[in-house]
Amino acid sequence: MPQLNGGDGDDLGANDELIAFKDEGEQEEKRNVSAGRDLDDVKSSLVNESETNSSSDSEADRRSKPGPDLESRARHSQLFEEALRRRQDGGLFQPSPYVGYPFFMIPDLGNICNPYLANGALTQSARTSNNVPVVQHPHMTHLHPLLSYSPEAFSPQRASPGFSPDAGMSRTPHAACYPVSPGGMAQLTHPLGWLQGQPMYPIAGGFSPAALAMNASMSSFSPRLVPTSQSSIPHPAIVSTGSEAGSLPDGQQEREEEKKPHIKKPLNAFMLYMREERPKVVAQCKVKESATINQILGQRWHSLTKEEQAKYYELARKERLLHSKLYPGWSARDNYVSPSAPLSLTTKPHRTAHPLSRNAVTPGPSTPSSSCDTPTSSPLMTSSRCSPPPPPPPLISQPFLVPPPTSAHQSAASSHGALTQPFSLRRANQL
DNA sequence: ACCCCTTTGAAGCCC
DNA sequence: GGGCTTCAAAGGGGT
Repeated sequence: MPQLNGGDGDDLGANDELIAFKDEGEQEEKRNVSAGRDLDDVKSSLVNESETNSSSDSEADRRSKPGPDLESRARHSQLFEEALRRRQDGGLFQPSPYVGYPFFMIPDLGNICNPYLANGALTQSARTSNNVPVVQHPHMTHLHPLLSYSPEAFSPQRASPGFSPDAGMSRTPHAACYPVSPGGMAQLTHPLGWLQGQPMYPIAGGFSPAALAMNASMSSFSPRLVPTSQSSIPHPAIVSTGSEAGSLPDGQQEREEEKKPHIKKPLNAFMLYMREERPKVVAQCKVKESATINQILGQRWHSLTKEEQAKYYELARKERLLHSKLYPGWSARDNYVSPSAPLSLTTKPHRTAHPLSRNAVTPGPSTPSSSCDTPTSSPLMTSSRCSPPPPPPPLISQPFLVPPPTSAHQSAASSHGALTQPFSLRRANQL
């Protein structure tokens, strides 16, 4: 299995970027030294109560310098989860596939596709804010690319029903998830049965270094890379909205655009964290509304230690690195639909929401107190930050929490103003 | 069926 | 370079 620090960096094959990341890590270290105390203070302020003193706990131990409150919270959280497991007797409680390190998020082998592609054809709930053809398996987790560096990650036993190991595909079919880039040349045989014999993702400029590196890193992978002159994307999972809906416009340009898959942005650290923690919050707080869950997660995010956050920042960093290698020409602008980018490459239709639409949010948190004020809530909930943050949390100076990888980060960070303020409050302030 | 909500972070654009 | 905007995930709720 890939390790956070160690061999996986070679797979990415970007020494320069890795070095840069290293430097950032060093900078982070420096910042952490100077700001560690502030962070602890902030975290302590985020904690409302903690009384329990129990035996040692692995989660608490894994925190670098957890204050008493954090320790108690960790214990509370774990105890609560334990209680949940016992109480629900495995019925309602479903062990989260996300529990543990994000690298290990393997909910389903059927998630054999590129995480950055979205496809409504595959996704039953591929509801994006647009009608862009998106390629994403419903249960796709975003970190599969990183996962796929491990040949042991997949086995025939774990294969989804539709998976046929005898179908002339690699035992590590996930490898085929990578090389995707619009306008590519090479294609892969999709590992899934329903894709047998069908070309898969084209690779820009032939075989991308990342793809080659990945292929080389997987002993059992026999990539059936068949160079082709086709520039289209015949993968059934990459469907054009217009053609699929039978409303293919006449414009050649539009037709060309429709052939381009919608490459999603790589997930940032918080998004990765959310994916991992969301099931836990749902289980603990009995909340279903994502808005409420996200509020809780946002608060929890700030209560994480810098080491814990750094873990996700590193993951996000690698995600971006991998993404950049898979799609060298891709730009976040491609997915933009903004007044400043009316001719964006994306086929994403205009959203009625315009920048100010978010400003229209009523100031002040929606106080989703129902999240954990439900009868099922437990006192332990508070330790798990199940209570959304009605009062704006103490302002945390983001730079010391996490290494700002780029100057853009700092810019963006500053643009957020009070970084830890709830969005509604930030918007209110902006207004 | 579609959009909103809500979070943080990354990246792009504008001045 | 600073400020602002958009998008990434998620899914219940509202229209």
